[in-house]
Amino acid sequence: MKISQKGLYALQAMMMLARHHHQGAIKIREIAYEEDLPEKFLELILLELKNARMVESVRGAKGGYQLRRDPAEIRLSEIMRLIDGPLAPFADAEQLRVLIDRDLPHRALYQVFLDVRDAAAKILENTTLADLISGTGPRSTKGRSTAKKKEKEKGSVFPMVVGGQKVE
Amino acid sequence: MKISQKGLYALQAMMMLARHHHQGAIKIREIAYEEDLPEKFLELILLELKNARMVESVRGAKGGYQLRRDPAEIRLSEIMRLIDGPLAPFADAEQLRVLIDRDLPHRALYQVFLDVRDAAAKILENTTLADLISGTGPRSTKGRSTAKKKEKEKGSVFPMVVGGQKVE
DNA sequence: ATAAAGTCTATTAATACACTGGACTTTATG
DNA sequence: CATAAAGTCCAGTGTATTAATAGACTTTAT
Repeated sequence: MKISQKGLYALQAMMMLARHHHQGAIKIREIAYEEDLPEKFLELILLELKNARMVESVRGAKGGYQLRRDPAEIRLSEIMRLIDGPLAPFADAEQLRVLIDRDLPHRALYQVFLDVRDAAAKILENTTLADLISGTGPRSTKGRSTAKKKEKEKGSVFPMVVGGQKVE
Repeated sequence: MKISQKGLYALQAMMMLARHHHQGAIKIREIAYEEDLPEKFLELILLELKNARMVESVRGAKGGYQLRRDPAEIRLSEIMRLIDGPLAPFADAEQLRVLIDRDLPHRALYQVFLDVRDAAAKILENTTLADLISGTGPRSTKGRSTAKKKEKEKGSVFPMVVGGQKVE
């Protein structure tokens, strides 16, 4: 799994809409301006989000976009899967078949990839737009089963190390 | 982080060399044949692995490649970072600066990305070539601090679900 | 001397990515 | 009803990356 520019834009747009939830339809232009995204590209992204029924649009003058669900019900995994496809770290599932039909070592490698995917998925499924806008980071997942609805629990991950953080 | 075809080839090649550790130099052609990899492409990959001092080559007739270190000392993270770059799930660290210089919600998103990277890194750092060829999967990491050297502990992750496994 | 091997540089075909343009449709408002 | 403001839809375009391939060169065993 690798987040594309497009995927990042989608997340930013959804965050913006979450911040303006229940304020009526927001114009593409406003989203683009506030998040500093290319307007025409954003248009395509919003169309995809609409087709996936995560947002809805109002056409004509005074039109725009708004969330169809509460920010606490929209998980980052959902947005990322839509725009960037499977969360798995391997490009092509076809190529992976080659691995799993081989010997134990190859299947062990395959299993590692699955573990990585599961680890990423766990985080992204447990983080909603509401978690982001409340600034509390992902919901703590310790000692709890898979959270399903509207839990709050701010496990304050902050203050964050943000300065010269290395990306490795 | 997304593993490329090239990265997968590199892992396969290294697994093959691990399996034939202490059997002298293995010809590119043999690796390519046994793992079913394009020979000329594999050649470039092995050069990179050599420059990174993970393998060494013997030139001339009877030449070939072999590991420079014990399979138990070679972590998957090392190979993957070499070939596919940082394990982080975001494309361009430049773009990320945009996020961290913004407000709390944007930094929260950034932190989620970091968490995903850390989760992936943890798995890939804790799995060595020896783990793969012994067919035991990644080393269990529960209740232990960051493993440094030659730990064995086979936490038998198998039997694996391998058949029609969905990649999501 | 020869053949078998790795080394190095260059090129390429295909694809994906990140947009951009323009015509069309829908709707609020005066 | 006219107009302007907005979303919709389709198509194209430049750039970069990926996954290779080709071929000349060097090194070494026999």
